[in-house]
Amino acid sequence: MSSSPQHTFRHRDSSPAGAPGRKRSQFTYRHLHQMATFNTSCPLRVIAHLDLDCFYAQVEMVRLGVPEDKPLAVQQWQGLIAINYPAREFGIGRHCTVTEAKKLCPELIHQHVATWREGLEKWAYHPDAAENIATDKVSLDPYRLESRRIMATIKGALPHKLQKVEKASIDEVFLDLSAQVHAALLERFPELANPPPYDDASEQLPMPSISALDWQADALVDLHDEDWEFDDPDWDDVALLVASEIVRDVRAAIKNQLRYTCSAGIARNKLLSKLGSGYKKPNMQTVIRNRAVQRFLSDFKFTKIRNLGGKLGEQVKQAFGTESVSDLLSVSVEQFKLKLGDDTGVWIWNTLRGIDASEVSSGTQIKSMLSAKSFRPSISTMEQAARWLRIFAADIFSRLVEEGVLENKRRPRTMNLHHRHERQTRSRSSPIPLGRPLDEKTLFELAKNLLSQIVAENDVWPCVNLSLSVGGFEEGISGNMGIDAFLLKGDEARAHRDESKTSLAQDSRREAYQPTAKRRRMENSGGIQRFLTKREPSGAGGDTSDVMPAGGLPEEDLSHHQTITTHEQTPITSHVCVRCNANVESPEALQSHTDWHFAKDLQEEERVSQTFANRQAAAAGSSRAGGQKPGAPAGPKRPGRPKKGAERGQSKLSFG
DNA sequence: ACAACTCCG
DNA sequence: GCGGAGTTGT
Repeated sequence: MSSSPQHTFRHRDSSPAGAPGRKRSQFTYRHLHQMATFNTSCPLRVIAHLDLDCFYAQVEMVRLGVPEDKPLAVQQWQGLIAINYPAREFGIGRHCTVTEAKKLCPELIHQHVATWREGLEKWAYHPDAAENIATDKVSLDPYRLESRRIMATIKGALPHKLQKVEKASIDEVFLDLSAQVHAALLERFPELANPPPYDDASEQLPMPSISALDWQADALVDLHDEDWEFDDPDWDDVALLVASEIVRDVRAAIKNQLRYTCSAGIARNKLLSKLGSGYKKPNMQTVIRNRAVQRFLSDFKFTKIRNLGGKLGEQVKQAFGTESVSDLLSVSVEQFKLKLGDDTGVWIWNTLRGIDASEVSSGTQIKSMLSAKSFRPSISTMEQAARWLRIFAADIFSRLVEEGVLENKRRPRTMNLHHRHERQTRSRSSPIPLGRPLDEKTLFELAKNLLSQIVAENDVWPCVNLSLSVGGFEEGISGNMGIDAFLLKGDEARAHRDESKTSLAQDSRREAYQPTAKRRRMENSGGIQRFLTKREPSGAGGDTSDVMPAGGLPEEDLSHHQTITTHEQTPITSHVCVRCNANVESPEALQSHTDWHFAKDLQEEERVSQTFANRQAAAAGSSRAGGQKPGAPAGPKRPGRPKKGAERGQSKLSFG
C-alpha cells in the first residue's frame, strides 16, 4: 500500500484516464477523511518537526540577555557542548576546548552549565564551576525547564482538540498537523465538505480550486523533478502549505513569547520532516513536497537518516559499498532482507524511499531518569561515593518533582546503581518501597544500600563512574487520594484539575518499524528485530463537519516556580492572555503577546486572500509583493542565494 | 535483576 | 567525551 503518489506519472496536458471533464485529484474523499483521524497511512498526512537552534546556547543567551549577534558557547568543564551561530563563524566547533575557542574568538562568551555542588540545596550557575570538576555535577535542569515552557507554548499555539504533539528530545518536537489542516481545508474549500459522489469515499476529490500557491519566502519548497514542475498543485501540496503556515505561527509564538528561534521541517512523515528541519539551520523552515521526496532524499548520505547514523548505517555501508541513498534505490528488498534480516531490511527499503508510517505519539511519558558522573580523578572511598549519591538523589528527586510525579499518579518502581571500575561495570537494583511519600532521603538511603552491596562483593576502587537511575514508572494508584497534595509548595496547586485531556490517543500502539540495530557478536542477522508490519488504524468514525476552534487552550500550565537565574526568583504571578489563555510572565510579555495576536489576525485576513491566489490572479502574472508577516520572524533572506535549487521552487510554483 | 548494547546531540 | 535515554538478551 501507500503507493506514493510521486510514483504516478501524470502529464500536464493529458487528462487522467477515465476522467472526462475536469481533472480530478489523485486523492480520494477517504484520504481526506483520514486526516481527521491521524491515520498514519493517510497520503495527505502532514507532520512537522521543530528543532531549537543550538538550544543550550540560546537558553543561556536569553537568560543572560546576550544580544543575538554575539558569539556565545556553553561550556562544560574545559569543553564546549553548544555553540551559537555567530560563534560558529569563527570556526568554533563542538569539540573545541575553551582555550582553543578563545584563540579563535577572544570575545567569545563562554558560559558554564549550572552545577550541583555538595552541601548546596539546589543547582546553580557557579562562576568557578569549571575549576570544580572534582566536586560539582552538571545540571541540565535549566534546559529541561525551558524545554517544558516551549512545549507549553507550542501546545498553547495550537487548537487544543486537534493537536498532536510529541516531545522527541529536550530540543525537538514532532507535530501531527493532519487534523488541524483537515479542518482548515474544509473551512477554506467548502466544496470538500460536500458528500462524495454516490456517497463513495473512494471517489477522487476535485482538484484544488486554485492554481498557484504562495509559498512564503522562508518555507522553502525543495527540489522537484523537472517533469513535475508544471503540474498543478494537488491537495497534498495545499495541505503542506497550510501546515507550513501553522508552523510559521508556532515558531513566531515561540520567538515572541520566549525569545527562542527554531528550525522546522514540514513533510508527509516524521522521517522526512526531521530531515527537513535540519536542511536550513538557523531559524528557517523547509517544506518537502511529496513530489520532491525522491530528489530531496537522494542528495543525502543515508547515514544522515535517523537510526542510520550508527552501527546499522555502518553495516549497510559495508554490505553495499556505498553511503549514498540513490545508489541503494536499485537494491531490492530481498537483498536487504538477506543482509540485514527481514525486519531491518524492509525498514531500510522503505526509509530510502521516504516511506515512514511511524506515529506522532503525544502520550509519551518519561520511562527512566538517570544521574551520573564520570570521575576525573577517580574516587576511592565509600565516603566520597556516598557524597555523590546524595547529589544524585537530590538531582533525581527534583526532577521527579518537576514531572509532577509526587503529586499524583506516576512514580518509579525500581532504582538502579551502576558502578564502573576501570573496565568492569557492575550494577545493582532494588525495588522502591511502595509505602509512603517518596523523598530525597529515601532515594539516598536506597542508593547507599545498593552501593554497599556492590562494594561488599568486589574490589571496586578506584571507581571511575557512578550512575544512579530510577525507572519502571507505574501509574500510582497509591491510595490516600488527595492527601499528598499537601506536599506541594503552594504555587504548585495547579494544572491537574481539568484532566479532560486526550486520554484517548494515549496509548496508541507502539507500531512503526524502527530498526533495532542489534549487532550481536559475529553474525546474527536473523530475526532479532521486532518490527510491526504496519497496520492500518482503520479510519472509522464519521465526522463530517469539523470546526476549527479559534485559538488554543493551554492544556497544561507548566509554569515552574524555579527560575534559572541564580539570584532572584521570578514572582509566580502569571499573566494570562484573554484570547488563548497562554501564560506569560510579565505585563510586558503579555503586551507583546497581545500584539502578536493582533498581527496574526491581520495576517490571517491576508492569507485567505493571498495565499490561495485565484486562477485569474495567477494568470495575470501574479507576483504580488509577498507580505512579510508582522509576527513572523524576519528571516535573513539573502538575495540571489546560489544554494542548491532551493529558490527554484518558488517561481516554478505558479501555474495557469 | 543484571549486563550489555544503541543512538543522539 | 559526556550525559541522557532507550532496548535486548539472559
